[in-house]
Amino acid sequence: MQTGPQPADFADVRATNLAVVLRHVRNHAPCSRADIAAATGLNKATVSSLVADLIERRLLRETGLAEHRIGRPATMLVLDGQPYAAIGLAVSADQLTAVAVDLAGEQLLSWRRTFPALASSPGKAVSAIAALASRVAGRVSSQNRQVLGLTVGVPGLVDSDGTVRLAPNLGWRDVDLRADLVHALRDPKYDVAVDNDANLSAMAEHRYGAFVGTSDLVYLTGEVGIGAGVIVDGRLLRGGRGFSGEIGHVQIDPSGPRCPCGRTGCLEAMAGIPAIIRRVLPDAETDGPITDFAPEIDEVVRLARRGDPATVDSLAAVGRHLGHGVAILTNVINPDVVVLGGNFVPLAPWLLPAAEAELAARAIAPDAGGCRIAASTLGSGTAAVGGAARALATVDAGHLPPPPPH
Amino acid sequence: MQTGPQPADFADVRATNLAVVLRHVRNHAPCSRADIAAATGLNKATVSSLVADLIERRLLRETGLAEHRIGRPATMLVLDGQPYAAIGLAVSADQLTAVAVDLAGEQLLSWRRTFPALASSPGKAVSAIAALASRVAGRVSSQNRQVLGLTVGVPGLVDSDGTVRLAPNLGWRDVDLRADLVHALRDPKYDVAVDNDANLSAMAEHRYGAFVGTSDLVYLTGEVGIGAGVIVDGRLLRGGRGFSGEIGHVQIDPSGPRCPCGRTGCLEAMAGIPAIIRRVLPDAETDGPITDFAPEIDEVVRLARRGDPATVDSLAAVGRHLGHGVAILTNVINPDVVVLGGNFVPLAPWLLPAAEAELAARAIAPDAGGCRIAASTLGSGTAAVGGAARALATVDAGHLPPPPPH
DNA sequence: TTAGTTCGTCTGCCGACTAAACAAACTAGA
DNA sequence: TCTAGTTTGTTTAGTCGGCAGACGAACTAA
Repeated sequence: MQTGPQPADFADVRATNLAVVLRHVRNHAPCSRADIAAATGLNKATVSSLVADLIERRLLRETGLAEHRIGRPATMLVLDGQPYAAIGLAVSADQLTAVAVDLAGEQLLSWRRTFPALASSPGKAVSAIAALASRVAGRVSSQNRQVLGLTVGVPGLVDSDGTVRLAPNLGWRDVDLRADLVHALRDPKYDVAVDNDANLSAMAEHRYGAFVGTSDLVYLTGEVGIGAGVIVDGRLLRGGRGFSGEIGHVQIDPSGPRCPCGRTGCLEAMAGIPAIIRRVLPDAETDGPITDFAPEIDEVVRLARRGDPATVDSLAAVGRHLGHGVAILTNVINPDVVVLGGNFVPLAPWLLPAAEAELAARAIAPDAGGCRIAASTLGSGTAAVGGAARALATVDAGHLPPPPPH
Repeated sequence: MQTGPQPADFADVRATNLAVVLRHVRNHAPCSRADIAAATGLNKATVSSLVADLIERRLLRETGLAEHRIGRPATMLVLDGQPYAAIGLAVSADQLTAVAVDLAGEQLLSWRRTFPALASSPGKAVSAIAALASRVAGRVSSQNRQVLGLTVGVPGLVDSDGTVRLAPNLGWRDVDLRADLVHALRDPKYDVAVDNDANLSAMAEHRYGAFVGTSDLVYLTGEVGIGAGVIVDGRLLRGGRGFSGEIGHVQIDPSGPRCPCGRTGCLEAMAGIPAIIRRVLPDAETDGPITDFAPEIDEVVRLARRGDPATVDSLAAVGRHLGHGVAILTNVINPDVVVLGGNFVPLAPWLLPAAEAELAARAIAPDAGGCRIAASTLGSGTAAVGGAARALATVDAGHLPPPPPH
């Protein structure tokens, strides 16, 4: 059955235009009503009405300052970050990260707690996640902010219902995380969602990263595995069942090493963080349930900085494999930029040249289809920030919080 | 810059709802105004107004027949195919195919003419294409039909301006086909577009194929090369510059044969039609500018039907390579179905089992992410039909032809 | 014939955008 | 200081299009 756009009515027009104004203020703050009218093509009167509505909903506020050019001074508008916040929470093999972000993009808090996923059952994990989410929600509420939504990022396959079908690095299979969380949080008023961590990181990059607004963007996670979050035409690519972006287990080399997934030569097995560490630091322990690679990555960076030839060569080789993976994405999806995240970021200076060369050689489109490779600039917690961004994006898309009952 | 939805006004509401009604009639013809109101949620009065508008524009008509259940009989509505038609034209290495399709999906004509692309300059090609398009448009006009649009499908990289950046099998590079055609056709009133043939075939499959309306669908061409047309969430995936779907030159096996593109082990070199023929019929001539493989494919089918072991094995091997390619698509995009087209269709009975097994083994998502592989049922000329579908899809999306001037 | 049902239109209403006029608030220059 | 010019944002009147409900039309069933 074809699922075209649903019938529209006035409420849709209003919601669309409210969202247009809201986005314009986000992108051009501070700006005046007249600016908005000129830029969007909406009538001045309409803009006034929309702005009044948004101020009543406490999404915008007047700065009080005015711009004094010739003519009547303009009263400037900015996003009002105060009354709302969205919560993002990322699950990894060794820790939980929670952030709260306000509407203006201000990060209100960032909490971490260790969480040995493999050592605890999914049930306990749900409790831990719910407890952390609940504490964050409490803190946010105590600041008189309304929680707009909670999104949990998980490194694994998440279907469209919010069930984690498979998360090898957490030891999970068929965990209905969304429903369990809703239950544990006792049917919170805010919206709860679960998504793949790469998808959320891509949203964070799309909303807050160095390539804000690039409409075709891929984020590659560099944690235990390699996952891709794909944004196409400004929207997240999910595929039929929500299992898109699993580039980590695409075969790069049939004669490559065995991957824990059972296949051989997966991108993850060739260019994943454990593979890098094994290659550069043969003595390091990487087979067990080790999940925090920071010390080893620091050591690799140290060696590379010192110019250690074996290390530099190894990183170049890994960069070539990554470039191979990016070339597959480029040939199939043709993104404008592929952002390397996680532990790839500190290694980027040594990975990128080789990756770019490999991409150029393997991409069929001229000029690599215009695709660049870059390291993320968002720092750690990208997936959690992306979780918050997901809820905020629904506001941008027109799902505004209701106006106060007056 | 973020390019969210544009400001909406009444015209958009009207256009959206007109399109909703039009699509409903397409999918549920014949149906009554009351059916439409019940199914779409639109008010009965609104539906009456919309239907009147569509009848005036001659997009719908009343059948005259009525359905006699209890109560007042319903006057049934159907699409009015008569007044409009869209033209699709596909360029391949050896011929031009042109079709005209009316709004109801009726194929009005299908013309072929030989066209030795490699033996003629792009300029001559433009003339030949324009001449054919012009003749088709003339025929359509002589039936008192208005031409809604012309779309030309080209086996190669086409950017968003309609410039063919690279089409190796035609010997083209940087041919501004759209502009040249508009010029050669002397600024026709209808809309002219150029697109990749795989993209157009995917649109045809999405609109007329066995998986109508499947919102995540990939079409794989089986001509000289292998290209993918990708539909995600009901929309064509184009990527940043329009160069998506080039799965043919993704490397499947580093130790594979050399590909004319200069790389080695490309999917195209392993599982393309010339590779199949070379493998099964070592004596056949496939290196020259041979472009019509029908006789050889017939021979391969004959051998396979007879159960010739070498042939069956070869086809299974090719099927595995195709399954490998489909697995890449599945892991990255997660489509619901991958449709094999072109010369793959007659070979499908021998290709599919191996391809499906390989897909199941390589896909990371459980149950291969729900992805099936199937042979196209649309027959030859799929790309041309898709070209017509593109113009018709713009009508479905709300770009209706203007009402008669009264 | 009557009751009941369904279809499609008609009427009145309301919400949302537009255009144009206008008041407010400022700068620039005489 | 005063006036002309400019820009902002609100007000007013108008149009458009969807909605709810009433209503006549056309039919079946008993």
